[in-house]
Amino acid sequence: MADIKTPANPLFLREDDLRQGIELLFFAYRDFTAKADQTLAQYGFGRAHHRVIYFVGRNPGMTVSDLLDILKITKQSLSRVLGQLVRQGFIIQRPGTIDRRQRLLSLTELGADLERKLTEEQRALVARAYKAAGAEAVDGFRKVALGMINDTDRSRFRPTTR
Amino acid sequence: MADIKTPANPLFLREDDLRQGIELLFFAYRDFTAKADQTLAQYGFGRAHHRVIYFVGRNPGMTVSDLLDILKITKQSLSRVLGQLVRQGFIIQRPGTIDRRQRLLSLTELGADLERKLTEEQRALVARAYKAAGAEAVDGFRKVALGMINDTDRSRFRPTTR
DNA sequence: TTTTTATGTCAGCCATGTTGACTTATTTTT
DNA sequence: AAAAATAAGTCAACATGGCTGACATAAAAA
Repeated sequence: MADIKTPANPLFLREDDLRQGIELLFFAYRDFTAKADQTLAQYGFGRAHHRVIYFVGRNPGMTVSDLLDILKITKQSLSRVLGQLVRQGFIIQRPGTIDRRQRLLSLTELGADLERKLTEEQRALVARAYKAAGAEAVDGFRKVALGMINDTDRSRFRPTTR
Repeated sequence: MADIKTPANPLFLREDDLRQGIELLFFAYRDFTAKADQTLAQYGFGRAHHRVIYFVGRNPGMTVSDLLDILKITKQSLSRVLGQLVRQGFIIQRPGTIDRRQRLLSLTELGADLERKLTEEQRALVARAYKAAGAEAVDGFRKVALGMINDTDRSRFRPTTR
């Protein structure tokens, strides 16, 4: 009685619920990026710069190819923002030691400062939402979000076991 | 023993967890939009067109101002894509009956067809993620996502009570 | 030695955001 | 009735950040 199998089309998969899911993503992402965008504008940077700074900060010593795989944009598009960040001293490139064709990317002090500033804002937003929702809801959020991510990138995240 | 209050800084608010939350949003949104973008390209449309088609489909008879409030872009930006959609017969405008300055927006048959096609893809993605995560996780996802949305737009969603 | 790979560059195109100035029709306020 | 405010639209110019295509260089791999 307690363990009735969920039917093929359970209640939470009604059209309206799925639409709501779509809208939640739209509004959440819109507001999630809004604040950082303002900060970036003060530096003359855009969202693309933020992504680069973020992921390089998260994976110091990563290669340009690594970054391209994550961002899923062309190297020409990346080159534009990456070049600016390097020239303005937010990111340094050094040749790979094993493979000297590679350019290993990391943040400078300046870059790390900006990264902290930007990420701090977003962390605060996530923290507020997490706190308000509670630990259990956070687990649910993780599961659902992971399910929307393609298999390759899903494996970037540590297994759901906490 | 079972009802220990969560401390001021519970485990799921550790820096790494918050970063993970940030990344989940980034990857989920990236993959969430990828498929529809491909379909749109076949029509010579972009993501901006999709948003307009989506929200007009969702709120038939909405005004231009309503749409601007949701999208949070300028009327000049909206005008570009809205104009194309109207001229190409995806959306019709009719003057408001109470306030004749308003232009009430709705989808034509053609627009509704495209809306269904686009939304169907995203609904399938959300459905897959929801199904894999389970009803409880979906509730958690909703709570967290709602917490990231500003107060005004949060009230667009029906109360969390199911 | 040849081929492939990692990275970078130049040039140009497109979509979509912005600001600012101005118009028209209609409603609201005075 | 006149004046002000509002809903919508328009023109022009500019910035960001995607894209394609072609080509270059250095280093690694075959």
